[in-house]
Amino acid sequence: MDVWREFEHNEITHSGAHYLMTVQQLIEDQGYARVSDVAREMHITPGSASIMIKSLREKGYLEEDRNRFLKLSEEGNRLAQSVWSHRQILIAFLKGVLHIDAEQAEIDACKIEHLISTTTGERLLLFLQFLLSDDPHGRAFLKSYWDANVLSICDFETCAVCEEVGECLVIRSESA
Amino acid sequence: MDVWREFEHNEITHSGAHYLMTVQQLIEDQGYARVSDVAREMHITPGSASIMIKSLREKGYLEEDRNRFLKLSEEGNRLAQSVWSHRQILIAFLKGVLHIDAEQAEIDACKIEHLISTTTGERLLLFLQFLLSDDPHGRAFLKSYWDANVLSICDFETCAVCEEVGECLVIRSESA
DNA sequence: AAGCCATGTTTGAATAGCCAAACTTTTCAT
DNA sequence: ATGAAAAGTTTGGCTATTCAAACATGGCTT
Repeated sequence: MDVWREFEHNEITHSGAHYLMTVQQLIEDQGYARVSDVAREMHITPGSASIMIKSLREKGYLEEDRNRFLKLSEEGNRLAQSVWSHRQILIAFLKGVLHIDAEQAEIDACKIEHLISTTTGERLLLFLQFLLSDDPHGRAFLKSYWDANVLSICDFETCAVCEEVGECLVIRSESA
Repeated sequence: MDVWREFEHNEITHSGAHYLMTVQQLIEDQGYARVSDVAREMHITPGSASIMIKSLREKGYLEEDRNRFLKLSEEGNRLAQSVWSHRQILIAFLKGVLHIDAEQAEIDACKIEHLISTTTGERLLLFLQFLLSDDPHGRAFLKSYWDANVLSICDFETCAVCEEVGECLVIRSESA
């Protein structure tokens, strides 16, 4: 099996994942999502949105009611949730642990959020959780790591990792 | 700026990176690389290889001598080196720290090796290095993390992280 | 009712990469 | 030096995803 060819064999494409997440976000923000709303939000033409949304409907990720309002199917929801949660975990790790700047962390996370396996997502979450757990080794390690690398000094009450990992946890338990 | 669109704006494509790495590896293994060697090695048709290699030549990543033997340009070498080193670092982290199984770690790493930024690659390396440095916090943390998550017990003399991070270091200093 | 705007779809073109198959060129052995 | 095998290129087709532009609908506004 050629590992390098696995690149294309994903449950969803990068662009597909963003369509789903946009629908989810629009419904959350304004209560509904139509083709044109998605197009506007994503800055693509209505034509492109029309075609991609049709294909996502055919694949069973999206549904449309009599009035052409879109919503995620169960599968679609699961997928969008998973990709979104991968993104949050990755951003938390990149920003909070490696101290990558916010913009770059978001770009990196966005590029790979749909590509990492479920297991990797879960393990990374576990890892971050442990880093902030009551076990003192995590924080002691982080502090000495940051000190050694002169990246920054972290005040553990307000540090970015803590907040963002916390957010992931909320989402995870909500969707469970 | 739409972050999600950044997905396509990379220094090299996934497939392009693998062509370059294959040329590098073939030269290392058998001393030379021709179009048909690359095609055979990557399990693609000679036609596809011919077209992609022409395009990589036009972009300045590959050169061909009078006898059609391929070699990497300076730019090509830098790129291949960078992607390859990202892969090693990612595999080390996924396998060695998160304890993702070897096969999945390689698939995940291969999918994202060309997508993460240089900074992220460097920081991840620093992070792994510190984890194994003389500073006792790193190993103490890893040990308690693995214990807590019942993933495995690590004998620090032979652990995978140590070996693979070590490997990254060798490569880095060689290419410097 | 006439018309216009919002919404949605379709069509034709572009890029990237792959394949199969046809074709050309090089190399090498007899 | 002839003819076959190996190497390389070209062509046409496919998928995915985008754009622009043409086209179709549906409903409000006057």
